Amino acid sequence: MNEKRKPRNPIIPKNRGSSSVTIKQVAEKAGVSTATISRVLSGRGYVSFEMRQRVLEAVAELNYQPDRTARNLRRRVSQIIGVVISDIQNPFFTSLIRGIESVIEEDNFVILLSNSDEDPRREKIQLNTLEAERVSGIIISPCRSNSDELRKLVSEHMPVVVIDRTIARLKVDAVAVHNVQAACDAVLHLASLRHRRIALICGPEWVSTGAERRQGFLQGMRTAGIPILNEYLQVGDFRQESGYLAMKRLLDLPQRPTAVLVGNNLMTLGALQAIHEVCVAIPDEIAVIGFDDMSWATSLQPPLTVIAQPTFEMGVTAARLLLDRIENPDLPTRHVILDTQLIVRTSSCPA
Amino acid sequence: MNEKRKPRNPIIPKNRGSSSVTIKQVAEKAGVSTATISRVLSGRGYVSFEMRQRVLEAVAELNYQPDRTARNLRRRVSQIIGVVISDIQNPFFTSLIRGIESVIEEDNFVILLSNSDEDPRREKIQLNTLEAERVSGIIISPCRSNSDELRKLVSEHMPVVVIDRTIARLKVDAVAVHNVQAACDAVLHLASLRHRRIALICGPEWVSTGAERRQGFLQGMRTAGIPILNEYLQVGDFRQESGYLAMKRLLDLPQRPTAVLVGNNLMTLGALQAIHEVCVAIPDEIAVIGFDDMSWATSLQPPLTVIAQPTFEMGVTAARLLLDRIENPDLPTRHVILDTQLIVRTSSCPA
DNA sequence: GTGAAAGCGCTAACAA
DNA sequence: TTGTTAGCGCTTTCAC
Repeated sequence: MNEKRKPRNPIIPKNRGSSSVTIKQVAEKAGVSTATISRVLSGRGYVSFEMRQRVLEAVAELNYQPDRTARNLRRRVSQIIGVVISDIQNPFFTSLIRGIESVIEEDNFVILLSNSDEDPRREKIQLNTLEAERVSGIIISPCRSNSDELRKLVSEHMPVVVIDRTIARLKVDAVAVHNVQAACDAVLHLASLRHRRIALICGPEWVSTGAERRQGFLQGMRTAGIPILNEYLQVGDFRQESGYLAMKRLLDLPQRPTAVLVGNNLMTLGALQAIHEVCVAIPDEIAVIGFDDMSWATSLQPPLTVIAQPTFEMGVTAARLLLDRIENPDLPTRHVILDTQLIVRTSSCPA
Repeated sequence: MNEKRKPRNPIIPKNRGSSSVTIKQVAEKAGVSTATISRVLSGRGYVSFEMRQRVLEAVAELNYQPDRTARNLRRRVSQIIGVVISDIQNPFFTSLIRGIESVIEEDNFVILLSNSDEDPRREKIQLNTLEAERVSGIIISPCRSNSDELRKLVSEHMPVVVIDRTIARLKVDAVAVHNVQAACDAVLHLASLRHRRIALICGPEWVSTGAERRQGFLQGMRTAGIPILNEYLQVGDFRQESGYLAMKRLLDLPQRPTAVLVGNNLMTLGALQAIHEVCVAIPDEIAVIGFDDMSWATSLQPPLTVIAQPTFEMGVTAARLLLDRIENPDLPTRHVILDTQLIVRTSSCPA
């Protein structure tokens, strides 16, 4: 893993020259100063009506588009939002991205996307890069519930919104869902179906959603008066493979659970795979509830009961919080906690 | 749709000042010129060993990281790769992105992501923005098989790689799969299972993959000596909903097909939904083959026969082609066409 | 309300 | 091999 890559020269893109029009050419054409052009296009400062007209004409005629790198340097900030997520392959996160995108594109921002792959080292590097690109803000789903790098950025007044997962003891805008409650409700739903042997496949506890969903599970079990068995508490890493392995362990138990709650979408798929492999019937022999709805949940075998999260809405909210903070850095910190929804389908039925 | 948004002021990020170290401070600390710092960090030009040492020490001590916006302006190009895809929600494309990312991160590039949403107008704007950001190259899955904007960029020597879909009569690096052959093989597979009433749900013909897969379908039918019925040729837009509607139309036919080939993954999910809705049995009453494998294809009801595409590999290849071209703009144009693989699962069986 | 001019932080040509 | 210096294209004081 630690071997050096073949030591080839770093690729540094070639200067392709500037085939494009500059603000100077527009100024010349319109017979005004570059300052006026800038004022017209940025909408700041006073420009008379006729000046504005003349400028806009020249801009249109030359098909001028301001060089964003020059603007970025001068303004000391770019029109870029950095988005750091922990797994781009997970539809949950891509839905967040869509939500984010739908908001920021109205303001002419673009997304610089990084995939931390649940690796704090990568995450740190990516945050540094985003800072060096002078992004105007960052939306991140952090891979640990603690991050010195993030703390540093926030202390340097980088606008940051934490999404899906939270960071302990850090004053930062955040968007999340009621994980504890959601998991608790799911357990109570299972309990109401007379399930007593309920298992959990949850995420790692160093991720807030992992810890919270576990907590909700335990709370639900206590409320339902069901004793908790250690061997029914399995931990995965949010990836499909780990869900598969965890489910295998559960199925190998002398006394199998009759129901299982799975802590995210990909692990649920893995769990289903394991269950199908040994031909255990869902929901007759084992009931399954997963976190996150998916557009194909109804086409699964069988249609899956899920705790749906408002993913798109979460992205939208995070983007709004971020733009607000970019506009007004002194806003008080805001946490938006959204509700989940238990959608009961075939995979959970009376034991 | 065309209504004006509330006319609020554009959000322009505030100059957050520079809490960060500049090259000047490093130069001072190390007692050398800024040019030397630049040379050491970029690896270009000659620097003596001891100089390099001194510089690296100062860099480490001050925790200096070059401002990429300033570098971008001066170099007249950024270390950013623009990626324009047509649907970020589609796992096919996110897998491409992962592949791209895995290659370019080694060279310290980052991804500026845009989602064209199959809309040429959006695509055009996004390409303009990428140009204004002076990205060093673009990987795009174009939403039409023709694009003046792309033509313009290529003629201005912007490194471009077209992925998944192709552009007619444009000399540009490309990565794709053997769509015609793949669709043809799928049809022959169905024919070998004695299916004669085979339907197609394909994408729009203004997208190359839509056209090619349709062509492959027709070719397969001819080869198998099966007459082609117009009502068995349905067109969707690559989204789930359209697959659902197309399948509904097929199921409403007086003479239903006994097999259907679907032109991409999301439409396949829609088709499954429609089939389940009317309780038609797969594969007994209708066999289904979809394009693109998905990690959850085995958990679908029933496990899905698919034409698997090497998605990650496609992303990797595209990124390599792009970096090559960035390094060496005069390379001849290259087209890499990868093979698909028909994975037979339960959803296709003897009629 | 408009223009002149000074940089943003870095790189690269040119000099030494 | 190293330093000096002139910008990259834009925005933003500061004068007028």
